[in-house]
Amino acid sequence: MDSRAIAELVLHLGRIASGEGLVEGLTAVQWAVLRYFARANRFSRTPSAFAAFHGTTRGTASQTIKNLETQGYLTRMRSEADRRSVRLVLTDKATAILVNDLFEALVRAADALPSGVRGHFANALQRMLGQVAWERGKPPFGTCASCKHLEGDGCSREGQAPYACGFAREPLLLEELDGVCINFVPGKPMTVKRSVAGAAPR
Amino acid sequence: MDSRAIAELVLHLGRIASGEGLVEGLTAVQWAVLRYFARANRFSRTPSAFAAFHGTTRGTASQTIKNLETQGYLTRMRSEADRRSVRLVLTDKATAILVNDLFEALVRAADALPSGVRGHFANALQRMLGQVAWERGKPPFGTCASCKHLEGDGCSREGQAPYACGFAREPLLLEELDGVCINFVPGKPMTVKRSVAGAAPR
DNA sequence: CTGCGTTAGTATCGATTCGAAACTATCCTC
DNA sequence: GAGGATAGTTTCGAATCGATACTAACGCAG
Repeated sequence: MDSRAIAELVLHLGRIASGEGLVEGLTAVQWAVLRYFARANRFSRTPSAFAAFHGTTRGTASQTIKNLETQGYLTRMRSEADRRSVRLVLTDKATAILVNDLFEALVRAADALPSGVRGHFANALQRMLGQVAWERGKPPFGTCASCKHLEGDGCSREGQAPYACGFAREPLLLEELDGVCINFVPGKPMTVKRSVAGAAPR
Repeated sequence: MDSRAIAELVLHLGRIASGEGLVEGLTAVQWAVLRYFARANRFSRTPSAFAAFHGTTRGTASQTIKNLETQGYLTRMRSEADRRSVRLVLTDKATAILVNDLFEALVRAADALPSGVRGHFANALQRMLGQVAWERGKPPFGTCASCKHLEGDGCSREGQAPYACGFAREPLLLEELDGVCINFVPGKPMTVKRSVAGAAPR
């Protein structure tokens, strides 16, 4: 199978699937914002992190977020540790429309894949994402499960959390492990080969 | 693996990979137009077909195409069979920048996949695309290789082409089998022998 | 404590894209 | 030939885009 055809397929599928926006009067980008802040862990719920995730500029991200804020989908809280920074949290209104769910077509399509294929498929996607992001000098945005910064063995000893993040130097709650993180660095199970030159971050 | 995580991965990869636009002063959408007309077969090189492919409206497609035309990347020819219709052809200027190539990062990423995985990966993508497109009532856009309309066994008898399209009721040249088509209907699994290596127009 | 470079976020600019709707021209069917 | 469907264009307002300039807060060196 032609690699170029695969690349075209990825772009095409992503484009067709993200063109759902219409429901609830939100655009595709606005849906992406809501999904991001629903999935991002506490280190990553900032405008800058979303800009990096979405592959856009901080300025554009700021506009879209402000728009959603005035529509009552997001609330902002200044960070206490760093008073330049801002934390964004979904409102009940946002979580309500997220559960009745959007982009369901793509989820159903993924669900319809044979169960034996799904794992390999996700691995291939994550791998391609890692390589593309690396070539552009952008963070690949993964979860703790395969992150190099994850520390701990899952056994909770006294006075110590079962897991911790070696980058943020903070303990991690169990339910935080599934959140998407801007500090993700591909670690253990995946060995991404990066053999190509020409990585020019814009 | 969570189906939702797969869906997010697909969107994320597509977005990050298509954000390359800048080179040559073209936007991501404009690159998509050029790639489309380079890959589309002769039944599909129209504004309407591109609009369907890209998941947008005919109006928007018309604007983008007109823009590229004035920049000298496309030339238009009225169809002789249907005088409402318009055929778009890449200029030498367009093919020149397509060979020095863009979105190469994604192609390289696909190329870096283990060869045993590539086929299954492409199959899963095509499958998801088929399902998503079907749910939205949009054409899935595939190639003859797995299209239900493909007729013929590949053996060229005298006075008859080896393959033909049952939908367009026209014979097909061998090098046309790899073109993307708006009339694609998913049929048999991909089992067409292909010996036309290296004939890619790009 | 004072500079000073860096980072987070916002504001503004023009260009592009978007969906929707109205419109012309052509085709097709009855 | 009439009526309806299709191909394509045009126009409108809204949203996004990248780029740039800007404010405010951080953090480090001295």
